Amino acid sequence: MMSEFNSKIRVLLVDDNYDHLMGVRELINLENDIDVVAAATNANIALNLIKKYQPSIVLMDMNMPEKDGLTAIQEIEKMKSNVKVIALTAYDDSDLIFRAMKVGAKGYILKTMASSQLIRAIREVSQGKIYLPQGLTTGFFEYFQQSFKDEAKAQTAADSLLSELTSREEEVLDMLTQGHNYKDVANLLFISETTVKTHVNNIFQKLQVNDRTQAVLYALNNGFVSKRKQRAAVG
Amino acid sequence: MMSEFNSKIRVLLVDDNYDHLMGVRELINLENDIDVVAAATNANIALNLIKKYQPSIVLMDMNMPEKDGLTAIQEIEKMKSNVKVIALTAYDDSDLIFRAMKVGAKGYILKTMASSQLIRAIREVSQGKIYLPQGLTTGFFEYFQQSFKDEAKAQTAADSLLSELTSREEEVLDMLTQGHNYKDVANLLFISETTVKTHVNNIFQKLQVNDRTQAVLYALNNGFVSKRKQRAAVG
DNA sequence: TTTAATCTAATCCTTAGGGTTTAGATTTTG
DNA sequence: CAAAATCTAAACCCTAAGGATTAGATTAAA
Repeated sequence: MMSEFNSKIRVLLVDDNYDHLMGVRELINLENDIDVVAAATNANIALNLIKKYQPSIVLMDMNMPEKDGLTAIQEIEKMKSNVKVIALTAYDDSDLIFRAMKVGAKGYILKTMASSQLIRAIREVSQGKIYLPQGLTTGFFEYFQQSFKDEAKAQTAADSLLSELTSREEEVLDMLTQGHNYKDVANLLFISETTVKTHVNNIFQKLQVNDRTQAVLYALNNGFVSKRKQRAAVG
Repeated sequence: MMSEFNSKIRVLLVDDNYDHLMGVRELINLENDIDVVAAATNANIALNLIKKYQPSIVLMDMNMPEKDGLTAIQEIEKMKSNVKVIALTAYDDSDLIFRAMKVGAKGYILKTMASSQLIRAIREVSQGKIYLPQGLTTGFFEYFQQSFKDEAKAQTAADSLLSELTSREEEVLDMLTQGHNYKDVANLLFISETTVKTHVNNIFQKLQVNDRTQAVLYALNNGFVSKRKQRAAVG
């Protein structure tokens, strides 16, 4: 797979199960382009070993007592080494996969999968690719898309109220969502403060809220910001 | 691939380029398990054809004048048919891929890819899977992870100020981010209104803001909400 | 061309919100 | 145990914010 003259892929294993740790070690060492340079049975040790051995790949078990894999990945990402983490679990949990990828995992595989999958994942990830087995990819995307559906729904439903605002009222609300008080808004829009108040009161009526904070919250929770950013992106 | 006795995969093509439309049509019709049941050169026509022909797959060009592919996908998803959309573009744009998947595309391929990829995508997506070619998957995830990095950064940076809040102050701020006024907060926390004011003033000092709205905005923009939800999820 | 909507603004009023100080009771921490 | 932090709450002040009405000027729609 890789010339002997090139450096081998350096792997660090993290798993609280010692037997599994040793099993994977044996398995990987069968490959002549991959080396297991260290192993840890908990996340804190792993963090230190990463500094010491500078592996290119970390195989991280997600299900561990004390510090869980997810937190560990986050901390690894923070330490700005260019080590790439592949997450490992026993079961297929879309939410966990989603969160692992979110915090920066470069791959995700199940312990139940064939060892060839693991080896392949290590090789691909070490080349800078992302590796997710077919089945997990689908699970991930279902979760991914679901997490945006609520957002989209909120926007559509809320349009009924936000769409009642006039363009001037939108401008005023926009200012409010930036934390400006009435005097500021008046100055920024070159109108009097009483006019601002009139607009704001109309906004309250239309959005069915009682105060500035509620209006801002309504705007933020119902896609008003994205609307604004959309305009900004266009212009 | 599929028994003749089963119904064929019904595909609708959408592309403003007529030549490309016909090319793909010929290509797909070579497969005996897939049928092109209709074709449209713009998104609006496509929406009507979906209702009429009820395809199982839509091949949607992203780059079209008038109504673009992204908007079209959103509208298709809204109409609650169980048609699955595969997005098509000429170039590899991670942002576009991300947004297409976000609004519900079940697959994404480039026009420059081998036809076998397209056929494979159609078959897999029609089976309920998500199909992204290897290279695009990596691009997607890079974009995906990047989009969360800013969020994470904001949280860490802001922790310096939010972390100065006492637990009671956090509770009060929490109430404020739900749109409650001081009287409400007092009732909800079983303390006097003046106590609430004291807490709020301390919050203002610590967050370096001037009013309630700004405090709420600060909280929302700096990961305070997720912190709250985190606790809720644990308990 | 009227009618309706929008943007502007004033006046008047009331209260909620914001600022400061002081202080007792409780809890945490060195 | 003593010191520090936290939670509680009062009294005081003052202005910004919220509510209502009225109305002129401009603009869009019937």
